[in-house]
Amino acid sequence: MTEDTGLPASFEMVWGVRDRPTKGPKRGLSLEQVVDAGIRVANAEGIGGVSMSRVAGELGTSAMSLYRYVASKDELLMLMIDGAFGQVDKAEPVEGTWRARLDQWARIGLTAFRQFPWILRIPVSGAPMMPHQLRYLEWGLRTLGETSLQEHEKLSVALLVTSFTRSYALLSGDIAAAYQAGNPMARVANDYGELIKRLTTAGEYPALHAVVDSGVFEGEDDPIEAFEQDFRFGLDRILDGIEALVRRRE
Amino acid sequence: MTEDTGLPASFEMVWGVRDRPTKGPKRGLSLEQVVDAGIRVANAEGIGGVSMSRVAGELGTSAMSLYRYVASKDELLMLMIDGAFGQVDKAEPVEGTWRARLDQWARIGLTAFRQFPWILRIPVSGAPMMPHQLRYLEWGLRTLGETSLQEHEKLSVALLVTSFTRSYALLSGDIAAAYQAGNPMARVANDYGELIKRLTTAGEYPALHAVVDSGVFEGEDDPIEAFEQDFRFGLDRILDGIEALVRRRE
DNA sequence: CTGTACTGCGTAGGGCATAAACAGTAAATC
DNA sequence: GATTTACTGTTTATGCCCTACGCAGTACAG
Repeated sequence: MTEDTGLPASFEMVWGVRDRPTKGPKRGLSLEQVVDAGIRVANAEGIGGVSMSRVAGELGTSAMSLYRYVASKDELLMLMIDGAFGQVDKAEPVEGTWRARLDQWARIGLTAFRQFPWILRIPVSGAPMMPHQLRYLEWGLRTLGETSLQEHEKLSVALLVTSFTRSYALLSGDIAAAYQAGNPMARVANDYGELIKRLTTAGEYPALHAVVDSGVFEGEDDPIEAFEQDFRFGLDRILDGIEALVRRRE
Repeated sequence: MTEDTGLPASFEMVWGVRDRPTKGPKRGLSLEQVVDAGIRVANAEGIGGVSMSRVAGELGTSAMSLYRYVASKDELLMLMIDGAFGQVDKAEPVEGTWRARLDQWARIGLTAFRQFPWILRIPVSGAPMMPHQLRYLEWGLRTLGETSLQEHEKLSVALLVTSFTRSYALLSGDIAAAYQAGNPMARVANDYGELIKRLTTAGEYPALHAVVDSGVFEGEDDPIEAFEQDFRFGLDRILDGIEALVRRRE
């Protein structure tokens, strides 16, 4: 019997703390089944498709049954995030310089957010507190083990890199989704430069026009490809900045 | 009469393209009034409080009336974002090095997202396409005018910095909200280190334990203050990385 | 003066999360 | 073995939400 953690019951269940109640009828489902069903729905239909009754339908029960496993929909969403992380953090490589490993950490994060884009739609309500999420953080921190950064700096670096990854994954996911959905605004993205020049004047928006004139927006068949390059660019800048700090600390 | 932009009617209205229809009864409201009402509601009650009927109530009309000004709620949200940006981008300073100006651009962005935190809750559905948003981007691009970065690099830098700003603003807003709402998970944040040590072992999460043992999480009365420092730290790394690139391009 | 294109708005349909109440079940306790 | 107790799934109901549809009124074009 562990001391009180102050966490919701379902979270303690995931951690393995808290014994299953012994009285009453046996449960027809497990918490894991419920969470997995939620993940399945989110993967298939996006976070907007995740309703209690939809998830219950996936399991062949009624919406209210789920409330025997989870106190609220928000709680279910948190559990789904951790469940998704659990399907990611399998293989942690240990070779290479800290920079190569941190780079890989970021790229695997991007892959994960691409695989489970709905994660980015769920508001973060605090510091990570679930096993798989913490394992992912642990991995990130460990890449910095060989550096002489201070502990709080390591944490800040991990936050910086995940924030960056989240942002780009979110943007790329949003645009890809709008693109696929045939959203008129995404359709326009191909002629983005043209649109800008039609709506604005070089007098009011000179720097923007300079960018457009350079032809960046021309021939962008695949917006995803363009994002890949921007991700590379941004990550390289960030790693350069971190490297400068690491050097200074040596 | 401008050529077709492919944009929704309300967007063309904002750009000033598109003459108001001349037939039929006069409109009781203006698009701007509707958007402002939406912003007022979002400021007061968050994005969750923005329902069509709530916004209509703010204006003394019925929910369905709004659909004469806006084709869907999503469209209204987009217009609200631009309206909020319009209340921000007033004063663009021109002095200082590119680095000082880019730094200030980022910090003003942070302030803006703190002032209108609901913006971050609205999915981005494509590249910016509204006047005030573009003006903010223009400002960011202009800070790099004196550098010898290539045009596409300037764009990538602007994307990097805004992404960073968005991420931190989102995280800090989420946590502050959970904190104020008395969310148990945020309450726990004070004892975060303690909680980690209770749930995990140093064997499985060594790097994490090292961070906790360093005492980073102790005495954190104000989580917002901690975020301020992390923002400073991250922005400095990013600017260092950009500076390295600028030097290389000279 | 009629046609037409617009105006606001009432109604209704199909969602959603979840509170409350209820009947059934199995272990704990007497 | 009987009773108590704690848990189970489920039904019903409440109160939100967005928006499709249709209607009656209005002002300009011809």
